[in-house]
Amino acid sequence: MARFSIGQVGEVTATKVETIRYYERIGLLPKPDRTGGNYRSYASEHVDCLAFIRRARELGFSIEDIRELLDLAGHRESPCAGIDQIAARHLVAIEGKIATLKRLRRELHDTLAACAGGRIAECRVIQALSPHPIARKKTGVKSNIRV
Amino acid sequence: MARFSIGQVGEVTATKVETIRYYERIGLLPKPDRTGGNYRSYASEHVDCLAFIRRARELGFSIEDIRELLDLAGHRESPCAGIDQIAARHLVAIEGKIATLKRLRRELHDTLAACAGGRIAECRVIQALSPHPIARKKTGVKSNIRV
DNA sequence: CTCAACCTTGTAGTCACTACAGGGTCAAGG
DNA sequence: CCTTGACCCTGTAGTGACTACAAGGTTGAG
Repeated sequence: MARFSIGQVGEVTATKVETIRYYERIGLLPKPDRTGGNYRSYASEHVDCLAFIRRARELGFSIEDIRELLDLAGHRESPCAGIDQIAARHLVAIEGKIATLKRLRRELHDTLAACAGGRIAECRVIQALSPHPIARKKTGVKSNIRV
Repeated sequence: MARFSIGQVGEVTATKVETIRYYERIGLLPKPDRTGGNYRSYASEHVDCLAFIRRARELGFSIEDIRELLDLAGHRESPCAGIDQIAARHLVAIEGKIATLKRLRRELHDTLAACAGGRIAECRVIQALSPHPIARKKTGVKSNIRV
């Protein structure tokens, strides 16, 4: 059986050595055997598992999602509804992030387009960030502390 | 002059009390006066400053960006090119994130659509995540996952 | 034997908060 | 006067997913 050092596994999976140790520490990646010199010695299943983790991370799944996915993936005869549910949930989250970022992009773009590039006193960007009195008007909060 | 407690400032600016103290600790928000009982006592300039910070955070600017923006905003007669540059840089970053997320969305959507919902052994989602031997040969590609 | 490249553990830093613990202050009600 | 409860104080530690050392041990080539 082929055996791999942590550095080799990192190179093959494009993962930093520290990250691999981190995944082991949090119990995401199984502990490998050790050599006589106390080096980690990985089998190809470890490499496969790490590749799975990295691929899922690339797709934006959280560590906890991946923990669940790995657990479910082990039961090859079970229905894959659980897997699909996690993926669908993640898809919804991604869509929410896209929507939020698009709103930000539009707002920032419009603000920048309006700025003529004069002095800061007239800068539209600053104005867009500064509190207009309207925004704070009529809050009903009264000062009641003494100095 | 009206004076405000930290709780009032938090209510007006929709900011948690802990967050206001955090901004003060990192030097983003000026230190307010204190009352006899050692309570923070804020003037309206503080409220304006905090509102600026919160608005900028809503638009996704980093704390360091905001530090710079606040510094620049103080010089009302200087040209606003520096401000615009920060905003433009941020706009580019947002566009990059949108592009990344759109790629993820497509990939996840296609994968989910292909899954017939049978057993995990045939699950397309798992297959999309599992390492194909060929995909792992000699790719020097590094991905910064942060999404 | 030396040297560099690799490996080990452990700790602390990142970002922008958030959540306590363990106490102090203050105004209102009894 | 005393109590109650809302508010405030400081300080520390936790979040997610790593990343970056420090200080030392192992290995293989020359």
